[in-house]
Amino acid sequence: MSIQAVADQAGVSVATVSRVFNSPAKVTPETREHVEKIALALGYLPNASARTLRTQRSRVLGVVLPTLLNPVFAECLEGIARSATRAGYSILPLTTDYRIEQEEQAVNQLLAGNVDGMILVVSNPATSRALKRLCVTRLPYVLAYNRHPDHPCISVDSEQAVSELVLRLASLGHQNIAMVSGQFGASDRAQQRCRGFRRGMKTADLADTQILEVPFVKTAVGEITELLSRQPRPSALICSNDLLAIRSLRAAYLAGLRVPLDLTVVGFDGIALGEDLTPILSTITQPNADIGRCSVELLVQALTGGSALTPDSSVSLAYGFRVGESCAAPLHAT
Amino acid sequence: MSIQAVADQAGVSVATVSRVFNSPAKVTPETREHVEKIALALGYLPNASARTLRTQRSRVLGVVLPTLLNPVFAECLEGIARSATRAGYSILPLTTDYRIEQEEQAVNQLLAGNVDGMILVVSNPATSRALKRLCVTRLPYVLAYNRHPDHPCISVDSEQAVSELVLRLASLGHQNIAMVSGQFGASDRAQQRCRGFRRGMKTADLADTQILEVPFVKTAVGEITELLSRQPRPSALICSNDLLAIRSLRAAYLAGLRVPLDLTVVGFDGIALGEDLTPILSTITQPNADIGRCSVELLVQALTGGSALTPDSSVSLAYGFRVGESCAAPLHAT
DNA sequence: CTGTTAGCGCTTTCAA
DNA sequence: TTGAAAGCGCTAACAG
Repeated sequence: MSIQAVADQAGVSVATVSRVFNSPAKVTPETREHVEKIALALGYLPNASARTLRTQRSRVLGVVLPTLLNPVFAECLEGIARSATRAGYSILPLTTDYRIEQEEQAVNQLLAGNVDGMILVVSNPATSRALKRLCVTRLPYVLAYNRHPDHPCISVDSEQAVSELVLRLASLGHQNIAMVSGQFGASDRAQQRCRGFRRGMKTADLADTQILEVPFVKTAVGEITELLSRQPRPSALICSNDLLAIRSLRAAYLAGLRVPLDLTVVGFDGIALGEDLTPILSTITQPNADIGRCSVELLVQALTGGSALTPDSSVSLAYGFRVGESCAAPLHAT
Repeated sequence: MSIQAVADQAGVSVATVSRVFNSPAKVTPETREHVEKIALALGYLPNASARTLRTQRSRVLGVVLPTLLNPVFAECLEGIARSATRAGYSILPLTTDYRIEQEEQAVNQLLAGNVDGMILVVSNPATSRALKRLCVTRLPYVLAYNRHPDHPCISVDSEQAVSELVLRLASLGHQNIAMVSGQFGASDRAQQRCRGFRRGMKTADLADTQILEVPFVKTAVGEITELLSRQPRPSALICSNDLLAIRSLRAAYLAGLRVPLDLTVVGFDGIALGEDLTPILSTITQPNADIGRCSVELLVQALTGGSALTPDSSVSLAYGFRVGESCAAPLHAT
């Protein structure tokens, strides 16, 4: 079903059919209606590849994410998809499994796929080769969750958030707080959250010996259980994401600890599922769908307005704290 | 960066450059290496739209899913993405939020986007207008999770699985078993699982008055809690998906019931996260990533082999039962 | 083995 | 307001 067929059938030129779809105002109402009727009857849909080739814009946004298995990114992608659709764009998502080689491959694939712009969550903006590659192409892009002064980023201030959390826990009476972190190499967020942890501990005048670094993909319940068996054992666990927090809940159970009575567990991300858990997961919440939405809006704005995207375009969104039920004062403090 | 530029730079024709990328064997090794070097230096990537327009195949697979917020579909999509990449295909996923109008819109968008084939999870194959629309185009497609004799489907036998589960619970001593189901209108899976429930109850010679139908998106904890307050209250809850099961766990807690001591809760789907919960979620497991993988393989096979996809191509994958920790004999039976 | 060339479906000047 | 025609980047005959 091509534009030619519609034109023939309607007894007009292809140019007219094209106008009916792209600038209806330039066509007399009668012709327009006539063509529209024929097109509908024929089930005509303009061929996206041809249009892209001709106009040099695809109305497709590339998205690069670590994984969809972490609900944070699934929530974000939903936000992206929703607002992209609203703005008349499609999305082409690729996952990297937190692997750096895959980042580069994904960027290449999107580049070849003629995307108009990209939204990406990279391991580390400072070192990402994929990002470097992308920059030289001058294609508009936005980083989500990442934070770096040289790039346009949509994120929350993780460091500050965790730092505040430490103070909050300290003021509840917690002294021995440990951090369960995702691998630093695979995530600048993990790094920032750890920095926030250290800063908070210093401010609260507590020792911060315990940081447990565990892989993102494997379950790590064993390591966490081990951490909880150390003496003196932590009375609170700050986890660098909600998935790790959920596993920490499990580890606490295996170690025979009651949450939050014997152990406080706090996550980071605010995934929706956390609210349905028992105990409701206490966590630092990020507006995941909004991070997606905001990324799209910024990108689309740059795409249509022609304004280049610079580090100044970065947006720091508000984080929050969900009190939940996995956080309380330590027993000895009561 | 076009093929022309590479050709000029390398001192060959565009045809030769094209051959280097598409059928390297037809080019002398020296020329090939020469061209490859130039292409690399120039950062040349073949333009996908042009290639698609010319060859009439995009190497893109459309995917239509209800939502990514349910980990089942996220897991499936990961499986799809992984095997699509392996087979040299990209994917273009669209979500419908369980809404029928959106299904049709998604199919149209994918059709216009020149996808080579589609994988979809529709609300109900028997009534889906989107599916009807798709069929007339003769584009290869596979349904995932759906089950219907007139279409190629990759799924597990939900009905049988739930029926067996009922017998299993009955043999543990459960007599008052209730079902918490997603909306029938939005999911043929929910319907099948309910049928399995009824069949199992009949076989076990139990009364099956209680089926609670709740929306997929809202949390529904309130309704479930209410169900648990009825007298006589169920001693076991079979939920038509894991998300509902998690909410049922919460409802049990709110109703002051211990799981599995006072109440057995069993889900359906086998999402990975269920294994990290406390109690570990008892559930009927589906091989979600495999469902995705298998869908891609079937589609790609049809795409390359040219063999049409018929209902006979349908695959019924094996389900399993994860014992978990939310399932036990009822108190009175011990 | 390599080059020339037509044309995929569409948009967009330019003329009428 | 409408039509004719060029050309986006690529592949695949076909010719040499």
